[in-house]
Amino acid sequence: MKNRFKNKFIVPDLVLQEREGGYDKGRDVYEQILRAALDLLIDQGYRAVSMRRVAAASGVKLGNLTYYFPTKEDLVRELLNAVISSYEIEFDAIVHEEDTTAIHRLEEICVLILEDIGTKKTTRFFPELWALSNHDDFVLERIQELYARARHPMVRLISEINPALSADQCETIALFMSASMEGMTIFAGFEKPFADKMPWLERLTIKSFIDLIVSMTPEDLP
Amino acid sequence: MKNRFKNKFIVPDLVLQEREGGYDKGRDVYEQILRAALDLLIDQGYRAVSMRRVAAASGVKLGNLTYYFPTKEDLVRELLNAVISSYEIEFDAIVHEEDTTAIHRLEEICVLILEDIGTKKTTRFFPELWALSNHDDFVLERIQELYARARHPMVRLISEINPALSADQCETIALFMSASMEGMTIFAGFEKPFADKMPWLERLTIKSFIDLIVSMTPEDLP
DNA sequence: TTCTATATTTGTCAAGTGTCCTATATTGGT
DNA sequence: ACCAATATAGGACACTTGACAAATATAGAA
Repeated sequence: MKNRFKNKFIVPDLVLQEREGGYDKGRDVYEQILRAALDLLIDQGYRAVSMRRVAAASGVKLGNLTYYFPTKEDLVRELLNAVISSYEIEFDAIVHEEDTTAIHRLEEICVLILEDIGTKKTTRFFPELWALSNHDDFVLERIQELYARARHPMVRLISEINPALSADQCETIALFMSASMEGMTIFAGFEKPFADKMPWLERLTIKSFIDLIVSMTPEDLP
Repeated sequence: MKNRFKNKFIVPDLVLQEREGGYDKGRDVYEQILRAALDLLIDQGYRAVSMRRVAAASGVKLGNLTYYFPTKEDLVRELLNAVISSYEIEFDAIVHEEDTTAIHRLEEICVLILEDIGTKKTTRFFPELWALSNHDDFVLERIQELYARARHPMVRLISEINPALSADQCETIALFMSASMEGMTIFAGFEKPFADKMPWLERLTIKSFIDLIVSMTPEDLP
């Protein structure tokens, strides 16, 4: 419970990979640009992310923006990478907690994910990604890589809770869990019509997941 | 099982509301335009839906397109309405089947939804809607109206399976089920990385849903 | 200070966008 | 065949978009 809030404050919205050369000011402007682009994406959607708007929102001239990001594709790719990386760091941090029972830890992970779904950033950012991933293979692969890393700790805990299950079976269950939770973005995400029902959806989710894992027999899945 | 395929062939992609006046040819062109716009949306995403592209794809001159749809907003609204209506008709058809047990009918509904998620049209169209709904209240209300009608038959069956549950509890469970299934679009939808795992996700889904409904006690939810 | 790598500005380009307007053609009932 | 309602075509407008180029300014190590 404490860890949830700890992560919330530690993990930044953007994680930028270190650049090769360049001055300090250059790196600041670089980050400023990505932050402005993210705000634009969250507040007004992908349609609003144009080179000129990003330039204006970040207080940078258009010509200077194209110096850091020669093409819009560069800008978008770096932005998605930076944002997705922040989630990956969040999930990787979960793996290194070994204090309680497997069931309790799995519950914590689900709570963490579902609480995050209620966030403005997550509610707005991911549907945009899902739409983009339908026509952009880079986005598709990058987002699936994120989900794969999110499932990783789940798979381990599922196997620990029900050791009779094979690795493939655990993977399928984790996939099912991840998909189930992501779907709630549209209904109970930030400012969505059922946002107030999220606490009960969390209880339903956890109860249903735990019941599924413990009652699952190797014959139910290949 | 037979009904699933029956619906697949009967329900058209577009359901247009009847117009007031106009010649026959006008109605044909009207439908042609919406169909071209839908194809564009599905194959290339919302960014590709411009007035000129729709005009070209439907073999209509730009000036004529603005005769039928004076503004792009008109075109998009009519398109979404026409597509969403087709899904509503599909779900309403389910309500009028009273041949087997409640559990079996609920299973059939879930199979129908999950099979539909594997469709190219659904996999491509809905993420686009979800993204749009974040910044367009019309889209948000229209899509939530669709989901409400999709939950309707579920709520009745849930209540029939477990009569101890209150109406609100049944609503929450149906919401949970709908969200869970929608989430699988991103993972196991058309040409998605886990599309081949959909059959097992269906089995997991159904088992988990039925177990949840029958094992749920009124104390688990308010 | 000097000087090179880095950063910033200003301007321009062709292409695409939504919307509007006017003239012309076609439909289908009388 | 007539003719009003409907449909189609073509062009224009103001605006945005991504990309590029050349000139200038700044940083920071030597």
